[in-house]
Amino acid sequence: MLQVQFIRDHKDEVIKKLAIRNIDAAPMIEKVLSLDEERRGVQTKLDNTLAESNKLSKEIGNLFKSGKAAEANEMKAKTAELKESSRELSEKLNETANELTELLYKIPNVPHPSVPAGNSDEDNEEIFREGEVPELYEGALPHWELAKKYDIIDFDLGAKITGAGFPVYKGKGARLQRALISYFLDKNTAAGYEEYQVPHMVNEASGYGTGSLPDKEGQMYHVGADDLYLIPTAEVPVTNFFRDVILNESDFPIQCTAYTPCFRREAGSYGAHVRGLNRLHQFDKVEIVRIEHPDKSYEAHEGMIEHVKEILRDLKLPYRILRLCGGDLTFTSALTYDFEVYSTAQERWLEISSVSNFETFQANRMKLRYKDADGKNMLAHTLNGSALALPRVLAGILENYQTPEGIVIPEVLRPYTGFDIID
RNA sequence: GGAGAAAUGGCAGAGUGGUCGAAUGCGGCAGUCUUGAAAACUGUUGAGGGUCACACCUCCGGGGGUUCGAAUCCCUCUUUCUCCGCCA
Repeated sequence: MLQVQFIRDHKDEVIKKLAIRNIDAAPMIEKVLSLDEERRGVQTKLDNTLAESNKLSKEIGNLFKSGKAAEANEMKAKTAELKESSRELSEKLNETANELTELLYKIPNVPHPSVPAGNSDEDNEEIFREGEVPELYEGALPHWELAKKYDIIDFDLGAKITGAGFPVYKGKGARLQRALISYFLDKNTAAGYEEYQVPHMVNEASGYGTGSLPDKEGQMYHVGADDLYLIPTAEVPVTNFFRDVILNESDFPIQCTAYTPCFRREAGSYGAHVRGLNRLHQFDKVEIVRIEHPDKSYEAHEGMIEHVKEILRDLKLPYRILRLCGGDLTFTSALTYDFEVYSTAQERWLEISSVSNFETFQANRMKLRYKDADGKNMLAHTLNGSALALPRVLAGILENYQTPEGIVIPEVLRPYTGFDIID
C-alpha cells in the first residue's frame, strides 16, 4: 500500500499517475487525506487526555505514599471522566484508522514513468523479441494432443482424483518436469540466488504482506479448519520472510529462489484458452525474489530480465517481452515485464514469466525496512519474477520441438532428463 | 491428542502493582589513548505516532479485562520447551 505521508506530499502526482491505470483516484485520495487529518486530530486529543490521566495517576501515587489517603481518594473521582473520554477517543481512533487502512488497501501502486497508458493486454508494449519460430511439419499438434499421443500428461486422471486443472504428469513427462525444475534452480543459484524450500501454505498476515489479500481473496484456496491459504506463488512465503524486518544497508542485495507448486482458483476462467496446460489450478513454478535498496532496484530489475532472457536462450524457445500497460499492470506492481513464449501449434503467445518491481508498495504493508547511512529506517524495494513457470514452458517445448519422430529434448535439459527424445 | 513450564530491547538476562521504555552483561556506534590496531576508559545505542523543533502519547508474544495506576494481577489466543501418546 502507498504511504500516507507520500500521498500527503505528492497528492497531484499520485492522482496523475494512477490515471495511467485508468483510475480516477481523486475521490479516494481526497478521502485518504481527510481521514488522515481526522486520525491525527483524534490522536492528538487522545494523547492529551492520556497525558493528563498519567499525570493524575502519578500524583495519586505520591499522595498515597505520603499518607494522604483522603486527598488521593478525592482525586480518584476526577479520573473517571478522563477515563470515559479516553475510551471514546480511542474507539474513534480505531474506527478512523481502520477506515483509512481499508481505503489504502484499495489503492493500487503508482506506475513507473515508463508504463504506457492503456486498457488491456492489447495495449502492452512489445520491447524485445528473440528466437526463431520453427517450421512445423504437416500434422503438427497442440501440446494437449502431444501429451496424449506420447502419454506423458494425463488430464483425465487428474480430473478423476482431484478436478479439472490438476494434471498428472507421467513417465518422461514427469521426468521432464523435474528436469526443468532442477535446471531452473541451478541456473538461478549460479546467478547468485539462494535456494529455499518453503511451506506451501501461509497465514493471513503473509497474504496481506504481499498484497494477495485482500485484493485476490477469491483467487486463493483457503483451508478453513486452520485458516491458512495455499500459496498462489512462492513470492508470498519468500517475500514474507522479510515481514517486520529492519535490514542493514550491507545486507543488500538479497536474492532468493524457490521452487513451489502454485495454487490458483482461477474463478471465471473458461474456454479454449484454458485448454491443456494453458491455465491450471495447480502448477509448478520456480520464482526469484529480490530485496533491494531503492537506488538499486531498477538496475536489479534489468538484471532479472537479462537472467530470464538467458534461460529462454538456453532453451532455444521463441519469446518476446512486453512492458505492461497501466490497465494490465497488477495491483501491487509499479513496473512489470511479461515474458511470453510462442506456442507454435496454437499460434499464440503464452505468458511464462512476469518480472515486477513493487518499489515500496509491499514493503510498506510488510514493514520491510533498512537503516540508511543516517540511521533512519527507510522502506526497501521488493521485486520478483518467475524463472520460470513450468506448464507453459513445457507446452512451448512440446510444440516447438515436435518432429515426426517424437519430441526432441532441448540440449541444456538432457543432462537432467537422461534421454534426448520423447517417442 | 494429554500434562506441565515459558515468551522482556540485536543477543543474554533482571524486574511480581506506582517515579520502568525497563537494571546488568555482551554486541553495535562515536570518542580518548595509539604510528595503526587491540586492550582499557568515556559516551551513546529499540520501534511507531505526533511536532518546524520540542512537548506529549503508544508498544515488555497477540487480543481483551481488573485498577486512579499493569512488564508485573485475571481471561483468551499464538508460539517455544519438557514429559506422555500417536506417527511419515
